[in-house]
Amino acid sequence: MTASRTARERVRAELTKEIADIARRQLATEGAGGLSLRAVAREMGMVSSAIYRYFPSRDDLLTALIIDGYNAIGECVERADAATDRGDHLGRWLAVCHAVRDWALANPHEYALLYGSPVPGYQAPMDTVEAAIRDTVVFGRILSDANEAGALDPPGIAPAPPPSLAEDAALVRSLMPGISDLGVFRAINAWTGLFGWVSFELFGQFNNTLDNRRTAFEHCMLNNAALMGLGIPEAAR
Amino acid sequence: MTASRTARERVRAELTKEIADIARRQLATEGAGGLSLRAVAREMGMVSSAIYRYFPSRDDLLTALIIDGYNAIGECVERADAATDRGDHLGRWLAVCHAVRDWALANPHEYALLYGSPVPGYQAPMDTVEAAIRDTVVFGRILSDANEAGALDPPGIAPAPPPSLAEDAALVRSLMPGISDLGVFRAINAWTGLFGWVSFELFGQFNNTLDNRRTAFEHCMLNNAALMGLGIPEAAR
DNA sequence: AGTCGTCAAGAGCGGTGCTCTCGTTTATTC
DNA sequence: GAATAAACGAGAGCACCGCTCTTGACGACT
Repeated sequence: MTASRTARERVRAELTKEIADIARRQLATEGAGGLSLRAVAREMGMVSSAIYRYFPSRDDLLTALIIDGYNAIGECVERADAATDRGDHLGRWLAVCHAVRDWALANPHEYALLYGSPVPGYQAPMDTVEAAIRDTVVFGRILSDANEAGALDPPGIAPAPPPSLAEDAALVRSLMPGISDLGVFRAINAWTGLFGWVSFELFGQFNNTLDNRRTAFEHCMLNNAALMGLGIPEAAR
Repeated sequence: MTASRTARERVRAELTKEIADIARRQLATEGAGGLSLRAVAREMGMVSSAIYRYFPSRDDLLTALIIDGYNAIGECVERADAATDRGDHLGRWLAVCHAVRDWALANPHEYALLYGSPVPGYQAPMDTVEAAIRDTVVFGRILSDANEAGALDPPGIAPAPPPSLAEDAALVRSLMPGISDLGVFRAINAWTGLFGWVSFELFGQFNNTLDNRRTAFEHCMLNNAALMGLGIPEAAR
């Protein structure tokens, strides 16, 4: 019967989820390198080999955690964007920035897993990219919206990209329709700048300098907004 | 005799260096997580416990590698800067950017060790910070030089930083004397942007987008230069 | 010449990922 | 309802890891 089959599959799904949850908790406290299948099994009251019925290897468990992580930060960014007035493009950009940073500070090990050094010997499968770009999609939509509303003023201290970059720009443009080549690369610069900042802060590169980090971060992201041509509030000029 | 004592200490120093070299080679092929004292010992024809005569723990070996790494990239950046005309501030900035990126591409695992996720359970000792800022020192000097030469035009689409950031700016200013608060944060933004870009490229975040990476990188770093007020060559305007 | 510190070697501890086998339970098929 | 097949937990075992402790040999200094 389907009912009984789903009974078995239901407990399987539940156990799979429980393993992932415990693994995520371990990840949060120990980091990616400290993720131990045996420890997970111990906490579940199972024997270590039984875990392999649910995840064929440690890397597969890692992949599951990575996908979950991308979805978590992606959803977080989506919510932050949705909570901001749709016409306030600068506000949406700042909301996204803070969402990324806040999530990273709240889940440092997961952030490190997603945006830090790749786990040695681990090759992220293609399944991850779909989840991986959820936040980037939001970012692109903000820019497209701003562009459509004519709010992307291009006074442009930014230099024009060389023509040889047109192909690359076209590819990225699928995430931000309507944006010019110049705008695309300003966007890439701002996006990498955002994650560069967060990584620096999280990975201890700002060692003892920079106390007032949230304010400094927001200011720098305003800088990046200015570079992209997203309007600056008059008060800050 | 001092001669015989130094003989002993010389072979000790040699062995220490050989251990570090082998470890670095392993690091380059396996990554930080794959660094194994036993494997190093095996390759040296030693027994694993003998390694502990030279490095009290795996973390201490890691620390040595980290310091070496910071010095390597720092020296690389210093050389790139020194090889550029001292008055060509934009050129020096670009040279530094490419030096960082080229070194990172040539030594991905070492870069990951320095600027990627911190090794779990590993706390970088204070000895590292001195070596860690060698590249940043070069960066600060370029900005100071440009400022002194009056080449830091402040047309400034960049917003002014809030006064509450004055203390933080003052701290960072020790690396770039003479730079204004606004300039300091533009610099931080550009610096984190540089490493954000390199990390994105190296850690696989630019998955299948962006083929023409060197050109795109240089263009983005030109963007950052513009943001800092470092002159843009007329040709690119 | 005798003492003392340094060294390589080995055994061993508790941990890891992963594989294989062995009964048992569950679900499907006849 | 019985037989077959699949899924499952438990356990032993392999090769590896970082690290500790002990032992015996060698070299340096008094």
